[in-house]
Amino acid sequence: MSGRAHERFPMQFPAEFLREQLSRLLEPRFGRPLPEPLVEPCGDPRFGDLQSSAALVLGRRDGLDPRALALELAAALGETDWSAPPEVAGPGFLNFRLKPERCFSAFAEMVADPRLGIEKTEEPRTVVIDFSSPNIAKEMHVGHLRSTILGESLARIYRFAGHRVITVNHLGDWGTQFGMVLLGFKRRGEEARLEERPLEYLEELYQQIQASAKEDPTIREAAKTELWKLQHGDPENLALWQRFVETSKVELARIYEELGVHFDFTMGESAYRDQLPSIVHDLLAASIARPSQGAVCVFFPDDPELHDKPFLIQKSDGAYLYATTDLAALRFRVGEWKADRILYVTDGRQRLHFRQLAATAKLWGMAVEIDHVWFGSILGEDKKPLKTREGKPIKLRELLSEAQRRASAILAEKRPELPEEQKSRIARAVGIGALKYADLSQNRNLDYVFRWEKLLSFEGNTAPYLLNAYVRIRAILRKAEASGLSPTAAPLGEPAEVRLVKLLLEFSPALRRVENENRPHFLCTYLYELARSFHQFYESCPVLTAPPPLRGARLALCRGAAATLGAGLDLLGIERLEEM
RNA sequence: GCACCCGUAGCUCAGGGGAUAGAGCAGCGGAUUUCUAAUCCGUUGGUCGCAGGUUCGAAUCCUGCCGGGUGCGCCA
Repeated sequence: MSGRAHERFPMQFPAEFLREQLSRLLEPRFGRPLPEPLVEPCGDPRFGDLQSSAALVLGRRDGLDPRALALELAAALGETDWSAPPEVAGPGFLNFRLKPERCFSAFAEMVADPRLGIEKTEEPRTVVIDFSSPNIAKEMHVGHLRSTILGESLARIYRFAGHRVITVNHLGDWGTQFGMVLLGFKRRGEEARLEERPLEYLEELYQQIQASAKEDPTIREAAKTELWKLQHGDPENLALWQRFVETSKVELARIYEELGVHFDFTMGESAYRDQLPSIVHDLLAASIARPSQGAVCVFFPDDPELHDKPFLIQKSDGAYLYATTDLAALRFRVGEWKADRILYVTDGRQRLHFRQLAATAKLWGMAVEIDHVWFGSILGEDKKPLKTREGKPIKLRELLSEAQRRASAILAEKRPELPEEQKSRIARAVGIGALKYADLSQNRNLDYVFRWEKLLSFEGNTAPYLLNAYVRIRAILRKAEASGLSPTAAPLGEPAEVRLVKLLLEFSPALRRVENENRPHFLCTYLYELARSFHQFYESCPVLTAPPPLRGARLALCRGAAATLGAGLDLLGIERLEEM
């Protein structure tokens, strides 16, 4: 043994390898901006595994015959470690076929690594992810689902990539609604109900006061007085508010636990209330903000999109706004947490707000990257966003229990022999997993109409489908272990086997795509393909009853598939199951 | 009025310069003495909103139009 630390060579995946080979060939001749992506999976498997259209793009750029260029590249590249000599097809595609043996050896390397051959990033950054952010004193409803689930998944993905992730729940705990709630509670507050279900109760109080204020204007005034007292440090109101916040947090924590969602910090808007004057003061002093029509605004004259859209940070009556609080939170996160990057996971309707926030941060000289990870609204049957006011939005906890109820019903039919306790555990994982996956698997920018059947579907591209594949693999692996069988390296030749191996090698690029665009649905699409490929393998290739050298190799394949599928489910925030 | 998002199979959605546009659900027909059938195999179904343009190549990029949605200084 040498005295040096064990040197690890990063594992290489086929697309990366061919990409390097090609750029080594192309760069000296065509210069730096090479077409992207240089190498991509073949659209049609009949053409091969990977393809490059570099000759087409570069040929056009430099006025060369693309086909001749492709032939030239193919000859220069020839056979490689990973691939047979490339074929030239159509107008100038380069098609690559991977050598199965090379895929198998890479696969063996991948399975042996707990991280499945995926390196941690060489440039770890501190990434703050701001998500969920419900209002205190209001029930969580379906509208909060997307932010909560997307944020949690992104947090897991960035952590896995090797970044320092800080998740934060920026609670709406300091708004004008507290005037109403304080008044309501003082008039007819019921301790027991506040303890029992604070969110539901406080929301009810709010609505009652709101309704009676319509008929009796003095009530609105009374509420304003309560708010004023709260904001000016009245001990009684402050203490009551404190209780509202604390009891609400307890109830929220129950929901987050059920969802398997974790926050490093729960820091509501109230945490920044003392800093708001200084934010306005500092921005004024730096001439970033200026008074306008009695209020204080930041203007962006040099930004073509924002030049006519001022960012209002103080109202003419002296009160502060959402923008002010967000700026204070931003300053805190950059100053105290050393955030390099902040992801805000919210509704698409707030895009202007976050563009303005980012533009202000830039004027302020903050070296932080701000990404608004926005998503579309959940609509009602009438195609209008589900509103809290009129109509009744579906409460999140109702959605969660309905998800489990539906899973239980199926389970009672399929696995009557299981003990109740286990059935309810499985129903929970399946139901909530389905709910999460329904949101995660779709392009987040799209609006969608809320439908129980859609969110709680258990067939096709759904969490139960992935879980089913995972459970099947685990059953095989458990039985193998019980019989003392272990995975071995041996050649595999069935089409279903080869397809599965090649697909397993695409986990890493799939994750990269998720990171590039903050779109977990790319991972879902990949995992669905993987589960499908496994099911096909499962139908056509018996594992435990296969003859010895083959059996070991298939077991290895099962191990790799289980590890990858399992890792993918973890990254989505969906609980794995041994049985279902 | 201006800006942004969306429009793909009956329904829900992938694909966002690349080859003959894919899945699921629904429909139709099959597969179970076999490792979990919440599965698999086969099949029906398309003017990618419309019209131009750019390109060797457009569902994808540009322009215009139609339809739906959202935002645009004192809410969050």
